[in-house]
Amino acid sequence: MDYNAREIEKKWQKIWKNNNTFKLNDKDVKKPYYVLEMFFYPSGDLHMGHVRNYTIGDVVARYKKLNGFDVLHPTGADAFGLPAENAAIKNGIPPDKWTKDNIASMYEQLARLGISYDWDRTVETCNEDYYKFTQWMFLQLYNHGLAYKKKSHVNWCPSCETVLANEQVVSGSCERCKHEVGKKDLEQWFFSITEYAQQLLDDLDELKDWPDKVKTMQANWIGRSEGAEVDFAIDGSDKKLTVYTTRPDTLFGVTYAVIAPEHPLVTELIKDTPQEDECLKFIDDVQFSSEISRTFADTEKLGVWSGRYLINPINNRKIPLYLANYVLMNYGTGVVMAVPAHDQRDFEFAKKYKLPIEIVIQPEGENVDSHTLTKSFEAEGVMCNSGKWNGLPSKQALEEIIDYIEENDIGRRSVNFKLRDWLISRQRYWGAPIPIIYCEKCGIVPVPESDLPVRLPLHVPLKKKGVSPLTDCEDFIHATCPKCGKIGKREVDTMDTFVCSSWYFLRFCDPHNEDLPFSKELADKYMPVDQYIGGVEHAILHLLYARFFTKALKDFGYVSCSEPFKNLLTQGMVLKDGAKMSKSLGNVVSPNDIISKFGSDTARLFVLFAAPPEKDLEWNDSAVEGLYRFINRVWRIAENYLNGEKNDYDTEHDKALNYSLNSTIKKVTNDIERFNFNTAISSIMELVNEIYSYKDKNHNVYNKNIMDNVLDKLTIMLVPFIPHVAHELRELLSLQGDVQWCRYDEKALELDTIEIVVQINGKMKGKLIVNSDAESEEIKNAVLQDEKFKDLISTSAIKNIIVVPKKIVNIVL
RNA sequence: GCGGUCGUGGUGGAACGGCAGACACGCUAGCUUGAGGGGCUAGUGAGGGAGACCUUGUGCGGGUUCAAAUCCCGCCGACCGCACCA
Repeated sequence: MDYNAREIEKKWQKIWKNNNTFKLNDKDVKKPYYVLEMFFYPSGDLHMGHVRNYTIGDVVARYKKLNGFDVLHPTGADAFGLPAENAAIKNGIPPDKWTKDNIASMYEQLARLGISYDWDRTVETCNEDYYKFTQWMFLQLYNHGLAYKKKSHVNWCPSCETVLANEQVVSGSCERCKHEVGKKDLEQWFFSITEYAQQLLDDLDELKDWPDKVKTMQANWIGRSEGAEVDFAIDGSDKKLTVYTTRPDTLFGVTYAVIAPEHPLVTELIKDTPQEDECLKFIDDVQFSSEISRTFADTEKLGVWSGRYLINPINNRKIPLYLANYVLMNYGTGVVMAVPAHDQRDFEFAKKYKLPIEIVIQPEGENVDSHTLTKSFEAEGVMCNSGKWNGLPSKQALEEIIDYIEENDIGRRSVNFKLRDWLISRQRYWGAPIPIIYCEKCGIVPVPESDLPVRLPLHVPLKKKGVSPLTDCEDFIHATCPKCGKIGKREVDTMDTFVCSSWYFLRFCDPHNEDLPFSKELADKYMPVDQYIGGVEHAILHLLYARFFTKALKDFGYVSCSEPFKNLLTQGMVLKDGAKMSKSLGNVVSPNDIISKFGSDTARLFVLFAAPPEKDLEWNDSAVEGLYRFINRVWRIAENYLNGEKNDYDTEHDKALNYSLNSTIKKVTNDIERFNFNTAISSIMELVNEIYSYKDKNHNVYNKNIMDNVLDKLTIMLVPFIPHVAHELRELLSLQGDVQWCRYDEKALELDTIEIVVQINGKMKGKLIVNSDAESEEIKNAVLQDEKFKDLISTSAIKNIIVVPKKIVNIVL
């Protein structure tokens, strides 16, 4: 008979719920440990990725609790966002209802998995008592000058009918719906994340236990570069254009300049030149071609002469100014000095439009000719054609030239970042309203904190038309100006849901606070999160935004930590047939089906055992069954023992079993600490196998002293992985219910003799049993005198013998 | 192009520089059972041998070392991220 997973799991889940087993009372907390899995989007159904994420977190939470920590382990829902709105449009269910029903269902599924959450701390971002403080966050940023409204050229997803942040555009497509993203000129709200660019970059060094991959991705995204700005006078005008370059050492090699077609000065520059018509047509063409495809590296470089010249300030040379599609307006100054000899893009452009190529850096010990050049030379070298810097290493010249342009006031040292400010307004309904009122007299007026929340009205028609549905909501729009009392209009856009998720980990510290998003005292008690766990897909988006919020809140004085997540574990995906489970591929395995069939302990054990947490995991139906059989195998140990014959004679088998037990405890403890759950579980399996062979060898007679201890420790070790059955077994065996993690007995691990490996020329030739405290000389003699090895070695031929006590002997012939 | 991760049986995966393939799935044979499932026993990298054993083996090629899957260099391949960032 199989063990009754369904009944046991129900029973223990009820006990945990009724006893508030995982509730954390702030005042009792002495040794806090905060473990957090990324909260879920309430799509309605838990998928295997959730099961994996939350099971990993639960192992950590339960293990830390067993080790005496006061574990903060909360859950909640990232509940605003488009799917609710789309479902409403499609099925006529209000977003509010759709979301709340789904949240209830997902909480139920999580409880069914046996995750040890503190259910008194759940947080849902779509609730008034939460988004009130999301709006509060907006006001803090606004009051500190970090939130502003600006007209700009923004990403627009025509399918979602809203603007997107740069981070939400992946390879030119919408991160959510994969639709190609276009551009629009709109007045939008931004958060000044760029103010923190340097700090966000520098502090990555503090995050010792973050995966390098994530840190590198963030560093690349922030994209710091060092160089100089150089002012080029416009020929025949008293105006100038400033370029940004990381290669001031190539300044003498500038043979033309390029400006982005959307640069604000372009219209003025081309006006009344013979090129005006041609330029206007070019600008038109460029804007017609999709702005995103224009920025692909392999797009052909196109340009047209502007009819103007610039003056290179270093040598007063007159160079033509081109408009070109490969210049980005939103990086640097939108104007680039072109050095075809030393930049591949400029090289291609120069070849195409027959512009001069001038070499100013020679590779060490070579003399390259610009006419025979087939591609640009971008490495360091020796300066030439560069006035007084000729002959210097280019690296040194770079510094000296910056000094020179600063001294002569023709430029300055400069740092640039790829990171852009975070566009946070969305033209959608289901989100936190931006707490701003527009007054004809006072202009932009923030809603006073005391008037929060700005409530999201519940019954709003949700037709898509490219503007926020709130635009037509008369009750919502009308507001009195908090400053002058006249009639004003509310901002109708809502906030990006990533704003909501940028501070939720702080709310968990103090979820019922009505006056503040959280008290400083409680935030400082729990923050930073000791262990954060989630998918790598948030490497840039959520994890960067959350870091920004934490730093800003620290500067405002609301928290003491400057980083939100001390350790980060990015778990791999769950695959089936080599591909990510997805509805469109039809390879989805439903957690509910697996739990109904085998129970959640089996589901948990599988996702932990099948692969190390950070790697992708391939779903395997028969492996799942195998783990179900394993749990049954453990179950039968208890049954056999209860029905078996017991005595208290010590046999050699008892000693061996005790040794296995203690080495297993040691290994499992180390493995859990390092998140090697798969190997922790295999060691437990080995112990279970040992128990079976002990039973056979001891002819079904159990030494009570040994076995009671073995079963006590075995069931404790199982608690983090398969908590329901572990607790049930403890009850069955009349073991204590309130448990602590087990320690191993160092003495039990001490052996009289040990096996050492004997190698000849590094190849394993056999083994030898020696006293465990044997020293090198003793071991060496033992090997040389052993019959087995005598034949293989002629003593005279021995060149060297390496002895590593307790491990290995290598005889070099 | 740049950056990162990684290449080990039929499969998932183990191996502080020290016995390669732990543990598991699958498969093969046998026992148990009315059958199926389950349970139990043995085997399972490749090649050779009746056999204890021998040879070989961690993508490929070099190197360091008494000793390399592990460290270093060069290729090849896979996956992920960024991508005209001047």
